Amino acid sequence: MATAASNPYLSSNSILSSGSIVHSDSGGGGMQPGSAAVTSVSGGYRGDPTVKMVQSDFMQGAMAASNGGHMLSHAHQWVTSLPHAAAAAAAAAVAAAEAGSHWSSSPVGMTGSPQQQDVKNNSGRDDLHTGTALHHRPPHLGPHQTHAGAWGSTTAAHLNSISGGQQQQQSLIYSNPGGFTVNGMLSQPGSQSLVHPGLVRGDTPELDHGSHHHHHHHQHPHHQQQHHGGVNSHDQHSDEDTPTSDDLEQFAKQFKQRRIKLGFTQADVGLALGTLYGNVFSQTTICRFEALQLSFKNMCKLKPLLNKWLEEADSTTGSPTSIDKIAAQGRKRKKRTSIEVSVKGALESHFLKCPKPSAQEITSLADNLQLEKEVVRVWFCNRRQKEKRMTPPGVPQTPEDVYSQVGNGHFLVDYLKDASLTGPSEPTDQRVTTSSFHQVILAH
DNA sequence: ATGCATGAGTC
DNA sequence: ACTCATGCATA
Repeated sequence: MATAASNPYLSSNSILSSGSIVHSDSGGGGMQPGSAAVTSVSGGYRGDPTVKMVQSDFMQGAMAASNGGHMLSHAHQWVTSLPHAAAAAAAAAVAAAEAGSHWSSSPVGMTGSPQQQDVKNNSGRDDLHTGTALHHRPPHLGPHQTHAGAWGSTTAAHLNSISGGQQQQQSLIYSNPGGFTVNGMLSQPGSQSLVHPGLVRGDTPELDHGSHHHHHHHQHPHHQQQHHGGVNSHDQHSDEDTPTSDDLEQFAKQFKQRRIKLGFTQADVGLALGTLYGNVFSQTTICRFEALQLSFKNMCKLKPLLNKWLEEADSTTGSPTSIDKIAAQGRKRKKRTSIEVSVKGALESHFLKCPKPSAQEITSLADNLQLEKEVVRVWFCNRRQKEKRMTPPGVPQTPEDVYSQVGNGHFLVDYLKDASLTGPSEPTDQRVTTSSFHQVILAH
């Protein structure tokens, strides 16, 4: 851990203008006025017993510890905790049907390789961490909190109309098999019924089982897979194939509505999924699902799970919920860095010009902005990912307005792709299923 | 609701 | 080194 060795910034004097906003930094006691970004301490825990220091990751590039002479707050910014084994490994790989992800299909994105990795699944990593306790939340019914979601409520309706208005309502929701109820949550206090902890089905694509939702229009977005010869061997299973963007939009909307009606929070759902299937999800993920801020593929993967939860949830309305999650564990996580607004602006500018900067570029950029190279690299990765989500940042502007499906014109800037290496570009996917609206916001 | 971060899997 | 799925920590 002696990270102090090389650091880009803190280079002696000159610190640029002040770090204005940065705040936070919980533990620090004082942030150093010199860096453009601040990191906030606080340890997180994550699962992973092994003691492999993850730091190596960061070290490799040029991580700079930061404050040069004072504060050592960052002597080692990762809180190390003890590794505990947590148990329960659920691999859960619900392989969603393979769907090419294309939603927003970023125009530029693929510089020459449309390669979208296949769906094979999801990492078989077992997560289970953070359960932290919460539970015992009496289902208070009654809609509370109506946030101003991008899609609040009206939006979808409009979208439907243009995208082909069709049935929306519960059709795609579940179909209750009528079997027994395996409450994932809602287990009565005391007895937690975890589904088989060991249930590690490598995949089990069809979680939906015999649903008979009739979703008529089905045009699965072609997946332009690529490499691997004979890939899809198990793509369409039963009737549950890949939903359309509209299906997802509607499902998400309804899901949220039901969830709220039932009085559950996003966190509750995430936790419940854990007891139901062995896969725990965070509030973040549920939130993103509802807001359609996940990739198409990811949305497809999660839909069956949430659908199932929904069945469970409303079949058991009224029961007490209490779930216990397995222990949390300790791990080390880098402190979150807050990037100054001005710096963010600079990064945005660069992103517009070149979404995929080379390592070299990243390095120099980092140097100029006085950020760690890693931070810059990660920023670009996240920025790119953001670009690929289903819902673009700009909320539906005027509801009653044009949604004119811009064909597929995501008028996201079509800057000159990247210059780096890219030969003749290939068909950068392209495909927007009907209702995807886009709006560029970032430009700036 | 989101920004920055971690890691497994790819290429 | 990048993409993707996820999530802690925050605002």
